[in-house]
Amino acid sequence: MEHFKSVLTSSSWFSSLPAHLQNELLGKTRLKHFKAGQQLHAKGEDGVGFYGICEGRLRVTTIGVDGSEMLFALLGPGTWFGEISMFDNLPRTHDNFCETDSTIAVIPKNAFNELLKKFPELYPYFARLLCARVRSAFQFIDSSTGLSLKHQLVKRLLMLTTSYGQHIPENSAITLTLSQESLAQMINSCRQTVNRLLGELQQEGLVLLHYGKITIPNPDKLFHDYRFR
Amino acid sequence: MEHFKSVLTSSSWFSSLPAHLQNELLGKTRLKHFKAGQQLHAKGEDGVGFYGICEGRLRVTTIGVDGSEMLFALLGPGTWFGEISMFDNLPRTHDNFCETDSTIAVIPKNAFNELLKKFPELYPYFARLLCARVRSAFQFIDSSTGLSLKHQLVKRLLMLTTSYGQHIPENSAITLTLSQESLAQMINSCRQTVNRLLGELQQEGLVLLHYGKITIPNPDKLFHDYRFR
DNA sequence: TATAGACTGTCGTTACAACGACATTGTAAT
DNA sequence: ATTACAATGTCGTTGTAACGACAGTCTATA
Repeated sequence: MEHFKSVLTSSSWFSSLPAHLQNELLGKTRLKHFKAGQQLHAKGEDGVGFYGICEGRLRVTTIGVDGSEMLFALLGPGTWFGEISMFDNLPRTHDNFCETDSTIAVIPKNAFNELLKKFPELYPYFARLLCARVRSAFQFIDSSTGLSLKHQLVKRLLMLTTSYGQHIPENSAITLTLSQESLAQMINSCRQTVNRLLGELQQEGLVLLHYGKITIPNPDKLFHDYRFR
Repeated sequence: MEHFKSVLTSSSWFSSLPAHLQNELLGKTRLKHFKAGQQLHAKGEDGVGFYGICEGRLRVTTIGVDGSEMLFALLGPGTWFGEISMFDNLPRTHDNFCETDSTIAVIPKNAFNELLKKFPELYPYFARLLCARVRSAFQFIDSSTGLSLKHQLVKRLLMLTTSYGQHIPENSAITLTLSQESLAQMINSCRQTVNRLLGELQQEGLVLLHYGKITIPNPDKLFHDYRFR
């Protein structure tokens, strides 16, 4: 457990909490292990807890009316999630799968509610977390409507570089580990089109393509060449 | 002011508040009048208050990279909004215009913060409001990706019937006052396509088209024919 | 009641993305 | 090393939506 403390406290949200509240939250966690492919919860289920990722990677998805899986987000170590159902007692909003073997810290719902009662000063922090969810959802909406497919792709790559990927400080290059197929699912496109667009971006010198990986040599350049507000 | 009290307390969120908290909030409001076309605030501005609509109709929009206006929502009387910037102190997420002459109740930011400090029992209610925002944004995302244009249109019409339109109890028919152009902007499509799709829906007996208006004789039937979870 | 402006209905053309098909290449396991 | 599988690269075909154009219709206002 101590082993994962540095991961669980690494996100900007969690680290904004005062030390004593961080410790209260960490004190209520129970570690759970999941195998690759295992489901944490399904859309529509009641929420049983608030989660923090210690290690591994989660796929947050939903199934469209046509039956195809739509990839909503990839969550990595340090990410806390699942608070929505804690606050409104409504069902989970998405399906949630482990892409790799994963270790998850769980604060069960009862313990979570007791913490809120005992430490109401937690509220402003969770309000900010919820605000961050709304804002990122709005960003998502802005990019999924009104943007060309290529812009959507670039925006998505940039989102993934911030929430994901290993940062190499010296030249700030970032390598994302995901297939073109997954990328296509995220922007509701198809593999072939994503392949073509990535090819164009590679021609423009903005990305490098490998097997199952995409590296972005200079995220800033990518950002500026496709100017986003 | 008393005149608008029944409107401002009509939403399911506001009416969930205990009476004394409703009164505290209402007591801090100041009425402001706006002309049709006037802008309440722009995307990127600092938030100056929390709003409730007394009368009129607001267009919540954003401008895509291509310069076209994207219509995010239409807000009617009884709607409270603008809380996000109150809780995270970040800029407004959207542009906001009056479509008609409007009267808005404003709780200035300072007063809002004082209320929160004095009545921390407000937090759970605002947490639920934020959760509702996240959920409706997620719904929006689900419907803008992974659904056929026609399904998107139907879902949008259904969303508008719940948040908008005058309810005629006897047969539960609802008439929406909006142009096909506005509808097109909401699903990021074009007028001509929306016109064709609405024509199809009219053939199916699910909507009736008029000049600047769309009536939905039987929202339940529309809902079930296009089965949404 | 005449007129301007907004909205609707319906063309045809054009652009572009989805899809199926298939060859190639990388990776992991035996 | 061999094999199986997963991911990539690249066709051509097809479906569909955007767009321009234009006629028709409704409504408000003078």
